Amino acid sequence: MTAGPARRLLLIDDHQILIDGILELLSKVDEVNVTATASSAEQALSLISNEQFDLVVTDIGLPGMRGAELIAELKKRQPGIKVIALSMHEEQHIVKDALKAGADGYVLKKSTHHELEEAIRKVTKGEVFVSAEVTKMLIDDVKYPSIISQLSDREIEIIRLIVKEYTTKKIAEELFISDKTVESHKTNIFRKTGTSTLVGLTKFAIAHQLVEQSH
Amino acid sequence: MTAGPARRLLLIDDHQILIDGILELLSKVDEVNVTATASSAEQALSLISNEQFDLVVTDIGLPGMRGAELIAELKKRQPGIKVIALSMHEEQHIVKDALKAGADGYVLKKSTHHELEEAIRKVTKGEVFVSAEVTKMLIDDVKYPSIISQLSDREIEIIRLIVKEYTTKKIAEELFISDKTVESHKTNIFRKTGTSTLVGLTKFAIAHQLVEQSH
DNA sequence: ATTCCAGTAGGGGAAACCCCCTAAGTGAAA
DNA sequence: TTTCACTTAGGGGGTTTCCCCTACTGGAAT
Repeated sequence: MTAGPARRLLLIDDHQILIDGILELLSKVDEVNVTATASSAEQALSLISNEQFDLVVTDIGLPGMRGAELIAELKKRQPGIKVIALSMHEEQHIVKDALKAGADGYVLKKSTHHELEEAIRKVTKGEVFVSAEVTKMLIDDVKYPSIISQLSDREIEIIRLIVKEYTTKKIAEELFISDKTVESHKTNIFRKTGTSTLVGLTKFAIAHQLVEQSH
Repeated sequence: MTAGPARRLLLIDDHQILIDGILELLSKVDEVNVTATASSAEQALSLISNEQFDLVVTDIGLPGMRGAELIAELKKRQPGIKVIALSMHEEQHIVKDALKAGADGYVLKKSTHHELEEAIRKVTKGEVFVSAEVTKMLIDDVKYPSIISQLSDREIEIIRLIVKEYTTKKIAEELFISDKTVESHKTNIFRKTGTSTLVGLTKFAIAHQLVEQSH
């Protein structure tokens, strides 16, 4: 227990019970001192604008703001700050978005608290830490590139319009291109995604988070 | 603190960090004694087949088995057992499914641990407990019946086939009815759901959990 | 008894979808 | 420099969706 200076930690999660539990667990870790908690992105950003923190442990499934967005915003407001994402999601796109946004660690909620504590120790020392399952997923991602990465920007743009219930004609008008071009794109999209109907494509888009879940 | 006999509690959640935290919190509550934890439905059912418990606190968002199914199975294997659902979901259909399956309590993860403790106290005394937000939602449900309850069984059956990418003709064959009948149903479905395209209907069905999320 | 609704069925037609095929220009990558 | 992916565009055509309309049956509820 080489106690350095206690680190000011901000804990963000919309599940109060989880906050309650983690507070209890981290109270026994002397590397850190949880000085604040927040249950929403807004609250967190407001706190960080008025106070200095060394480390943030944040959920990335908060309602209202995408996790990556929150991380980027936290880093922007306090450039030196370390951020650990604490997430139930181990889907490629979510993890990748978080890391792209600048997360220094990614811990799954299904991990034990020991893993969270290890992440905190490593990240405060300037290292990065991700859960073993996440590492495996990242390797898989290299080995088996996701279908989405094969879609061009234009194709994704068109998928989004399709899922917004635009007809082919409307999409053509929106993008100032020919109906026939849109149809070409749709053909290519169907081929790449392994779908053949708009219903199937809609399910694909939702499953792969190409669109925001309405619900 | 009128300590009755300590109750044997089984805690089920696939997020180990949450289990770690709640264990810590509940260790201070003398009404209960957490004697086991499980991180999956299978593990929980296996435990409950070999051991007696008085109370179960369970997540209802476990992978593999629907929450309502798990609750029903727990009650079936130990009819007198009390079950508290601990969930992040406050959507009508999820709460209603849990209560229908026999849950004695429904606590949101965004509640504080005090609320969970209150639920445990009430439920062990034979009362029921649901979080305030859930109560409000249940009242709303009475005041504003959900769109889904306006759909007939046949209509829901057809929606499921549509989302499985069946064409009108295929649906007619599957159900041994005329294409025109299926079209009539579709017209009524569009009207009731406020949609007008298969894409919109697919989104509706996924958002309202009429179909299993593929992903 | 009568009203209401679910479920059934149909005619007809415009629009959209989905498929086959080809092809040209651009720009990046091998 | 040649290849490849992306984007653009077209001809032509069969299938499906989506819309209008009506209408019967049978059961459940008032």
